[in-house]
Amino acid sequence: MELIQIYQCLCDPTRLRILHLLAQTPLCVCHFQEILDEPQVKISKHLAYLRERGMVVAEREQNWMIYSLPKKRDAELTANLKCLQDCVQADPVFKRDLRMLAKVSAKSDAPAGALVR
Amino acid sequence: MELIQIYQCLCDPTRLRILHLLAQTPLCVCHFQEILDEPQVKISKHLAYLRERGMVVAEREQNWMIYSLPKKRDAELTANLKCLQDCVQADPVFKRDLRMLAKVSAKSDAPAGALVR
DNA sequence: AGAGCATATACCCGCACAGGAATACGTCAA
DNA sequence: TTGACGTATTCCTGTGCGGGTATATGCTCT
Repeated sequence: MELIQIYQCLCDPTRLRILHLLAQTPLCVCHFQEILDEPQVKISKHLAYLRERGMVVAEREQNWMIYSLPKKRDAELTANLKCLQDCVQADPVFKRDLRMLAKVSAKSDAPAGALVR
Repeated sequence: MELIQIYQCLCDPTRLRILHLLAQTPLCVCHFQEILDEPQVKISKHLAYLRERGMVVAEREQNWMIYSLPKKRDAELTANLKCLQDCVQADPVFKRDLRMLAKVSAKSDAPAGALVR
């Protein structure tokens, strides 16, 4: 019953914010640090948690690790990510994250693989 | 951020099965015991967990406690319950639960408030 | 080789929760 | 009132996770 794993990934606020951002674009760890305003350890550990459960994939690009949603997603993951997007529309925290993403994206001192639009 | 609470409720297999069943019909604790084949304590504690977080409501009918989904559900809960239903269609455990529900329902030694169709 | 950057891991603590055993509570019937 | 039944709660144990500090790893440039 791997649906459980999906819900386990979704039941932490930081991970929710991470997944919400990844639904927009691939990002590297330092982007998350800046957008979420959380310490590096915290981000990194939540990403490891998500990676171990196949919710995100990571790819190294020089110094940076680019995280993204897996290209091949099974139905459960797809459905739940969509549901998350729907639920989150009005929430100030998530809206703020999107604004911060735009700001970071504008600076564009990013590795080539991240922040693709 | 109460979305989190929803996901926290969904991240246990027993609770998933309970909610899936309640999406069909109100049920009392002894029904869950029989359908899920789990001890009374376990069922009761998971129901308490769900109740504290507003995912289910309980109503006493003589000796029995009838559990059901709240009539008034906010958008997040509705969306996620629907998503759960979709994700669960093919899963053998959940399909088996539905068959057991039908069986229990057929016996119909149930309190009037539960097993309404 | 060394420094500097980006990221990951190890170790620690505290807490919440899953699960079981035993017991308490609420309701009804005799 | 007593007993039976359905359900809830208390107490206990083990485990997993969130968070922080410190340190390790990997890559790049000099």
